[in-house]
Amino acid sequence: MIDLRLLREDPDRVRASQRARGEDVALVDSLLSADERRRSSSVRFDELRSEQKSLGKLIPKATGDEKAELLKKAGELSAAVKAADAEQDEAADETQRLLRQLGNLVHPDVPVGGEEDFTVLETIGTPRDFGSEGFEPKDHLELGQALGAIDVERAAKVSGSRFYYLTGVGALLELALVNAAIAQATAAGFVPMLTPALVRPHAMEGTGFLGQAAENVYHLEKDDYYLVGTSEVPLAAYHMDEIIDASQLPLRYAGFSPCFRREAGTYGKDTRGIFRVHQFDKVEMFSYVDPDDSEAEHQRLLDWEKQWLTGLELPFQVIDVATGDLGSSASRKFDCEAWIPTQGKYRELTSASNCNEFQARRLSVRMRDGKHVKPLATLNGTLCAVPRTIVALLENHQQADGTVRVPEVLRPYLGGREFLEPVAK
RNA sequence: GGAGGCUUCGCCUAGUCUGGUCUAUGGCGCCGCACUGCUAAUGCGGUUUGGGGUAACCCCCCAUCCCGGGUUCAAAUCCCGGAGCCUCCGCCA
Repeated sequence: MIDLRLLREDPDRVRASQRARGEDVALVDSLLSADERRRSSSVRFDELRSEQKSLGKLIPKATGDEKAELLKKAGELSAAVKAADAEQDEAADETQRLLRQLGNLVHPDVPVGGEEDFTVLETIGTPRDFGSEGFEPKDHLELGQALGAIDVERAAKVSGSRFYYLTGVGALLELALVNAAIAQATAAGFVPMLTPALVRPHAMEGTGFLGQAAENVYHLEKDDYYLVGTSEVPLAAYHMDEIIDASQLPLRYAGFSPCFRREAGTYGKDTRGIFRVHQFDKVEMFSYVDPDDSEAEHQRLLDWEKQWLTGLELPFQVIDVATGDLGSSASRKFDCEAWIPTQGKYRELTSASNCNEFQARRLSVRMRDGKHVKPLATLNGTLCAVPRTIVALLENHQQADGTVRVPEVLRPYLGGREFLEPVAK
């Protein structure tokens, strides 16, 4: 959530941000009045409570008529305190409820608009010209099936659409990607983490996934657990309710976990193969930093993503995601989109978000800076979302003979093999 | 799944039976000051977090003894519900 003080001092800035996101602007005014109500009721409660306390000190010492008199007074006061307390609680709850509905303030440089209104910041590598190489590229599913790497038919039988088995060399490829990604992250100083995939409501809510994104989250009703859509959730909640000394920052974690997404509202979209699936594994980078350092850290996360994709020898572009596509927690988001030859376009492979203090406030993760305690900033960035990376690798590195070239960075993790070979049926 | 124990201001801990003197005890750690002509020892003071008052500091008020309700004039303390940790039993790896 955003800073209430900032909202009081500069409500127009918050309104502008809401407008850019395409969210309800009237919420800001409801919030301001709820906050005012909270402050005045809190003052009244404090006064009454103070009076009640001093009265409470006299009662045990008093006797007889004097005591009876005091008890009568205390009884009346008690009722007033209870009423004031209830009013204070109600106003505070209402303020919190409204405040949590508000998305993060958007960074001023973010392009305003919907999904299509992103800005391309940079293009790295060049898409291959299959025409001049004299063959038509096959899509990842056809390649994956020929390699004995992907089985979606049997997955559909067992689990339904948008599921897959990685088989044989496909399974090895995932393990190689994960190991290479963890190795890169560890070399960069990230602490590797295997995280829970089921979390309690508070962790999910605090990370900001129960807002507009709620329809894409799996919920286990019987036990009130949520399945995480990314290890960002358990990594953000890892330090919840903690105060971290400034000298400990930045804290960087590389989480590896399964990710679950309902993919509601995507019927008919990316239905072929494993580009958009209900369950996949992902290596995610997560940073806790001083808010003053968040923009620099955002750039660093992006640089690590670029390093990763460059190592995989994939052509890609970096985009500055538009306001309407940010998600409620991010103030700014950079996506790396890899070229997918059979689609003839760039598609999202990684995503780096700067949430600044938004998640930290909701989860109560703070830093101690000298005498002051303040919320810190959290950032997250994909290093390797496995299935999409496999899609990009297979399609971009395919050869005319049906083999797929393994980029050098992965070879140590694949027993040194340079090519993936089709298997006999 | 069943039974029991525990949770106190960074860590440990007293207090809970018997409600008010708890403005929560003591130790450790940490910070400051003093002293000893060095880092040590000792002494004194300070050391939760949040909200509010204040331009801000000092300071003052309110809340905060795992969380949420309840009883009461009054709750760390009594009652109910929940969470977490631990022990034992059962069950399944």
